[in-house]
Amino acid sequence: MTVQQRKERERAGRHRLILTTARELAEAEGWDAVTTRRLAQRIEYSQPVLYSHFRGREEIVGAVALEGFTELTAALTADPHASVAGVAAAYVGFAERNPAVYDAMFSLASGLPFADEATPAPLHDAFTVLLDAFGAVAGDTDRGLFTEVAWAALHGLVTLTRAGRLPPEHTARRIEVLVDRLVGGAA
Amino acid sequence: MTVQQRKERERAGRHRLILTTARELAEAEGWDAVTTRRLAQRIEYSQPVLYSHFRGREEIVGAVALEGFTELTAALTADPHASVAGVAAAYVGFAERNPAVYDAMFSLASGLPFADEATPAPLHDAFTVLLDAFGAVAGDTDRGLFTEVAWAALHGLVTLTRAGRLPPEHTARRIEVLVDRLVGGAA
DNA sequence: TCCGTTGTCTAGCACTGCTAGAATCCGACT
DNA sequence: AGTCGGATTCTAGCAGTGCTAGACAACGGA
Repeated sequence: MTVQQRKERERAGRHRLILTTARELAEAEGWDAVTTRRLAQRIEYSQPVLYSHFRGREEIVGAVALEGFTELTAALTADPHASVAGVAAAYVGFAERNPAVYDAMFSLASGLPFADEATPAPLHDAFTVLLDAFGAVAGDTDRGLFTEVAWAALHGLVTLTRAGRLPPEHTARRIEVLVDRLVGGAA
Repeated sequence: MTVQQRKERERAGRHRLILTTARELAEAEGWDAVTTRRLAQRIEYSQPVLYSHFRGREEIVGAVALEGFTELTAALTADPHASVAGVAAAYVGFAERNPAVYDAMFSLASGLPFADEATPAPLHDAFTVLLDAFGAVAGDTDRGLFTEVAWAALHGLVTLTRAGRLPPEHTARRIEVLVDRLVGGAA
């Protein structure tokens, strides 16, 4: 029994190693640099080992993304009585601190189902946190719909800034403007 | 002279052919399907011909994107006295009708410089149209900054919807909510 | 008619994700 | 203790990618 247990433990360790290595590599050099060969080399195994843990590259991205959702939820919940402005700033801050993970979560093909009955819990949890924060100022607008809009607005700021479409200097002011409008428009 | 002129004409025609073919292929099967080999095959030339017109694949994407900005400007200017809601709807409509071109413009690496002195005119023009529309309701907020926020919000809606992160059914209602808040918040 | 330039193509490089099948290792049983 | 069997890992390879060097052909000008 103990033998099998040890093997499973080792296997789980390697699973983690793959994910943390993929994430490090992605944050350091971008997801394009996360090739199966380089990843295999870094964990000091051959390529096929990756495929005994994940169906393929996309599933690795998806696994990193999933971790990201859990961390995002934690980041947004850090201050339990945060204002809308606080949550918005926390959201953008998370994206800035973990750009590659953010890409995995929202921009890259990760194979994760979203608005779907099969949506994994971490995704659902993250949205729930946003719902709690933004739903409070939805006024007579549908809370879910309003949260989606607020989320999309934040996401747009993040992606356009990251893609070099918006100069990063005034990010804080943009968040301010956005939050002002979102909150101020409550009936 | 006429010989050289004819050659230049033919060359320009092929240039256009490459771009329209790339665009068609991208809209039909996504940019991943636009490989240099397939593109070359479709225009009935060999691969290296592409490189006599463009530095590489990325420059082709950039050229399609540039066309997209011109068309986007046209789409947003179609109704010269459009309301903010009208412009917002036109923006999202353009993205929905031309998803691949929209990707080239905002999501993919296109090599186009944005907030930069070297920003091509079509990009600048497109932003100016948005500035005219959204700047009018900026209130005491900086017009440029406010327009950036509004644009980012629309962009977020578009990308999250296209990536399957938001169910597409209520897009119109989301635009409505967004515009309400943006306009309603004016001091 | 021949030459030279111009333009195009064939063939190839180094890389990608992914996989079949060989090789190896190691626990278990006689 | 020695051998077997099954799980595990690796080597080697496929088909595809973007891109390019160098061979080749086509064609206008002398």
